[in-house]
This record gives sequence, C-alpha cells and structure tokens, in this order.
Amino acid sequence: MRDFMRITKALADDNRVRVLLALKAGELCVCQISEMFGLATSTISKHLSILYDAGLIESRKEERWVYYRLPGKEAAASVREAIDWVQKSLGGTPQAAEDHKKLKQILKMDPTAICQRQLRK
Amino acid sequence: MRDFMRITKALADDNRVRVLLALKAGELCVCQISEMFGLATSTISKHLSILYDAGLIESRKEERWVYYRLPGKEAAASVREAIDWVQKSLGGTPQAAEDHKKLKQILKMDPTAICQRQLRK
DNA sequence: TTGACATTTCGTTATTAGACGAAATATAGT
DNA sequence: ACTATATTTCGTCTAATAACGAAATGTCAA
Repeated sequence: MRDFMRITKALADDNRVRVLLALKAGELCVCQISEMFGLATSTISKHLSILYDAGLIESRKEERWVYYRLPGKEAAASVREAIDWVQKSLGGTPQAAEDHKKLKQILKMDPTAICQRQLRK
Repeated sequence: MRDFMRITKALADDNRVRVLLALKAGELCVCQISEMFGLATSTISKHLSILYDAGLIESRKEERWVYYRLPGKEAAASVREAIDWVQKSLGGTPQAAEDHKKLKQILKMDPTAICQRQLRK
C-alpha cells in the first residue's frame, strides 16, 4: 500500500506528470527540465526525487550532470502500468504536444549553455 | 490534462483508494463507509465528492440513502484503467484484506442501525 | 406541514506540498 | 588543492488539503 501510494502521490502534480511525458523522448538532466518548465533547479530536483522514490524514474551520473530517464523492464508492475497509463491518457493532449515542441528546442542546444543560462536568472 | 489530474489527485489519498477497493464488493452508502473507516460522515462525503468529480464513482439515491458504486462500461478509458490499476496493484494486500473483513461485518448489519450508531458518537 | 434523519455544505484548524534562494555537496578540469 | 559548476539539501513562505462539528439541504413518513 505504501509503495502504491508513493506512486499515486507522485502522479498528483502537473509538473511531475509532464516530466514523465517528456522523458518518453529520452533522458534529460535537471537543468534541461528546469529550463523547459521555467522553475528553479531546486524545485525540479525535489520533484525528481519524489518521482525517483516512487520508482517512476531512474538516474545516471555523467560528468557534471545527472540524467534522469524512465525505468526499464525491471521496474515493478505497478510502476510500468502507471507510466503506460499516463502516456496513453495524455500522450495526445495539447499540453504534451506543446511540451514536446519546447523540448525539441532545448535538445538542440548545448547542455552547458542551458545550465549557465539558468544560473544567470 | 485537467481531467486526468483530477483522477491522479483523487487517487493520492489512502482513504479514497481504500474506498475504491471496498466498492469492488458492491455499492455502499456514506454511513457504511463512515463506519468502516471511523471517520466523520462529512469527511467521507467530501472524499466521495472528489472521487465523483474525477469520474471514479457513480451515485444513486434510494430512500434516505445515497449509494455509491464503481462506474460501468460507459466510463472514460482513463477512469477504467485507473480503477483496474488500483485493483490489480492493491487487491491482494493486507490492507485490502483487512478492509474487506470489516466490510463483511458491516454489510451484515442493518444500514439504519449503522447510521444511527454514527450519530451517537 | 412537521419531524426524523442521511447527506452535503460551510467555517475552522492543523498538516502537507510546492515554490524559492541560499548554502552544502559532489565532480571535472586546471 | 583550487575553481567552476551541476545538483541536492535546508530554511522559509504561501497555498492546498484533510479533518471535524455545526448548520443547511433534501427526502420520506406521519
């Protein structure tokens, strides 16, 4: 029950759900997500930790960045079903399309440039 | 997106999820659920309204009582998938078993007796 | 219509969540 | 070791949520 509720509580926030949709396209680092949503990196980091604790995302360190991604086949059934449910329900919505568009822009840029931009705000 | 988030927010509370599990066994009125959880009827009523607004339950008036039940086939896909996901993930947990046991006791009683008991607290 | 009573709504209070910036942590390159 | 910088943690503020009891609503029976 506790594990399941961690998932439902993690999904009960717009921004966290949008992160899951964005990660469909591939892994992202904190500053990229921060840039995409226009929120402080500390805020995004907190959201990611909640998704992580629920098992809804995994992470990987490379150089200076921490990349987050959707979990693989080894994820718990509840988790896989939750992610499928989100994708299926929201994959075709205007919000997802808009986010995807913005994401494409961000992926074109150099990660370093984005992160430095963040700090200057 | 808004509709979907209404569902995820509705699922982000232990008591509301337990209500969905309980309704698997059939429809229940507010006072029965109130008795089952040991919470005030006003609190349960509020929880039910949140589930209702999300489309996760339906209601039916009969005499003095309002019975709540899981939605039928006509429910939106997101809703059906959410309910299936909850049942599949939690149907076999200790919490569900305990609730089911308590529920059986309550269903044995006369609804009138239960509701009057509520008021005396 | 009045009374009984199940449910809902309202007002209040306490806890939880989400946001930020600042400070701490960790890692890579010099 | 030192600096730069990406991320996390911490402290704080504000907003949202869950709980209750009291009052309002609606329905049935007398």
